[in-house]
Amino acid sequence: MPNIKQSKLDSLLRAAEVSCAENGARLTQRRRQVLSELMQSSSPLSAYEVLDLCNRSTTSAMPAMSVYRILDFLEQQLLVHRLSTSNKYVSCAHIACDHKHFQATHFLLCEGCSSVEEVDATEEASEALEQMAKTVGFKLTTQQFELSGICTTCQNSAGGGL
Amino acid sequence: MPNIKQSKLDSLLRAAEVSCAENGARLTQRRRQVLSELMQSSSPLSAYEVLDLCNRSTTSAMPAMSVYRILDFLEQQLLVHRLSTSNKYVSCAHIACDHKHFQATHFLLCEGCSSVEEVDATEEASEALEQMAKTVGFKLTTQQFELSGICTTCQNSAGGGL
DNA sequence: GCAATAAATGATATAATGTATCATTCTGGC
DNA sequence: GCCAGAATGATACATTATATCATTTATTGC
Repeated sequence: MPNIKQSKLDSLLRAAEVSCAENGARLTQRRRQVLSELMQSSSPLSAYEVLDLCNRSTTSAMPAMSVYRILDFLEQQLLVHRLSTSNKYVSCAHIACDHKHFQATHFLLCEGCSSVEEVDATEEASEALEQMAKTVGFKLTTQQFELSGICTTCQNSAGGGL
Repeated sequence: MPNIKQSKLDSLLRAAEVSCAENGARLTQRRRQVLSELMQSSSPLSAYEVLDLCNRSTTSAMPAMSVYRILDFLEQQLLVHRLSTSNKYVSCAHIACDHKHFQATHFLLCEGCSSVEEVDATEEASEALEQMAKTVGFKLTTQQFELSGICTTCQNSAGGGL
């Protein structure tokens, strides 16, 4: 299900390549392949799902180890995000634009169609949570939430987008 | 590290037993054993960590399968909570009191000592998050967050309580 | 261009985690 | 005691993740 256009995919990959170069890193063939699969997926993928997709589209089989290594790499480069509740990965929504990850990033997971929406934390939410933690003396260090819900599309197609 | 008194532990287990009985369920020996280990732990435990602890303290070995089943049971009974970011379990902080889980429950995870603080969501936090989701058309269904930070104790012992 | 070095990947083995399935034991009601 | 259902035991296996070393590929200095 290539729910994104080839031209869009190409430009995203080019942007990713540039982004890597700026950090003195390389977007190799394998890394590009993994990233490409994630970009084309409408829902988060586990390491082994990525592996299967990669091995479906090429002749030379990739070992599981490589996928894990590459996902780590891509995460470090902020090209993909890891969802800790499901141990799955999504490509970053801000690869092609000049968006920076200043604020905490949250993920809205649709229970209907498994899609993911990446949003920045709002001032209000961050403050409210910090305040909440403060009442028991906690000082927050990181904030990244994965919120379950129903996306617009699935709300309208009343009954789920599966 | 029995960081809770025997008397306290006993009364918690009694309360848990009553709670089960009210739901027409039984707190069997095995279930009590698993719950007891979680209650005595100062940090969340994985299924296999629970298993090891159980098999250390008794002669008859418990199979892994049982631990998973029992953890599911205890979770259903709201006697333990599952932390989705780490796939670990903690005993509920409100077993002995008459606290109900009306609001969403959040967990504050100390990066210093791995302790967990269970707190109720505040109105402000819930609303702020709902609002945030609303801006992209999402309707939240569940809220349970696991926030990383530093607890009071570790803040004071500047350098970590490990 | 070419050797030396470092980075990336391949390959294999194994650890860790979680589930499926069926047999056995335990429990409460009759 | 007997029966039905709940709970546990036991075994096998699927899935996920990591450790380790060999090999290949790129980069740098010459």
